[in-house]
Amino acid sequence: MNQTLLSVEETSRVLKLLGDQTRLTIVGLIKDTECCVCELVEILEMSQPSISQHLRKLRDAGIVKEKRKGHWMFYALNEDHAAFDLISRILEHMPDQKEKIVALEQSGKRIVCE
Amino acid sequence: MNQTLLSVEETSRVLKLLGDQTRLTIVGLIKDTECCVCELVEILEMSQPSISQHLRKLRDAGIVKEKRKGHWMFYALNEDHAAFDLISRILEHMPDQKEKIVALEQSGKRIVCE
DNA sequence: TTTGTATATAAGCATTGACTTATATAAACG
DNA sequence: CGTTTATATAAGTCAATGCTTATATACAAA
Repeated sequence: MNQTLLSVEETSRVLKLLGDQTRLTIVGLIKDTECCVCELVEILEMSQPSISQHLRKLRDAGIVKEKRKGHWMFYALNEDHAAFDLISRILEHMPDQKEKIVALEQSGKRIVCE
Repeated sequence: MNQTLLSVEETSRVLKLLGDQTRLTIVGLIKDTECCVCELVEILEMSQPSISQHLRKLRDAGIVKEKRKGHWMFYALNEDHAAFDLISRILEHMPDQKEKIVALEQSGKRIVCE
């Protein structure tokens, strides 16, 4: 991991975005496996507009990137973002969200494309 | 540095507090040198009540600790806080705030006790 | 004990933020 | 095409936030 220095302003902007449980969980979920909106709706048990609005904030900040696959819009962490390393380190201090993905797969609700 | 795992909720609470430019700067300032309120007021060029209110939030969360020395109330990072390691790592990604302390010393406004 | 200095707290106000419901867009498929 | 499915956006509401001004507290020094 390389140590990118961010300004205080940039850092606080990123932390403010991650300082929300829903967004922080989303970022933890898509850390190493992209998810589409309906999967996040399912896992987080929140309304679709609410999830979409959180994703929009993350996307506007460049923290996540989106990719359409047919019906679905998949979101992933943007590894090119200046704060990617910071974000990765923050996630290291949190429990892995992987189990939630596994549970989704087991319930047969995981969206698989290609 | 030891890797303390925090819950998503705890993490987001800490990030929300640090997701404010004023508080993030304060935390960066007192990282390795405690400061009193009037020094922070001077450096951050903000009103005293405003600074006190930010400090209160940080203190209520246990992120900073306070110590009275005569007239002055000094604040320092609380190294016993569960998120101390996380906070330290976040600060590693930011420019050091040390210069601002040096500038304060040079302007003769640094408070020295004992 | 009065006065001054440092800090905390309270109250008020404007802004932001996260949800809701309703509607628009966009792709797939009959 | 029209319909269904997935997602985005818009508008409204309510709570939370960060400032301001005013005031209270706490200590020190005269």
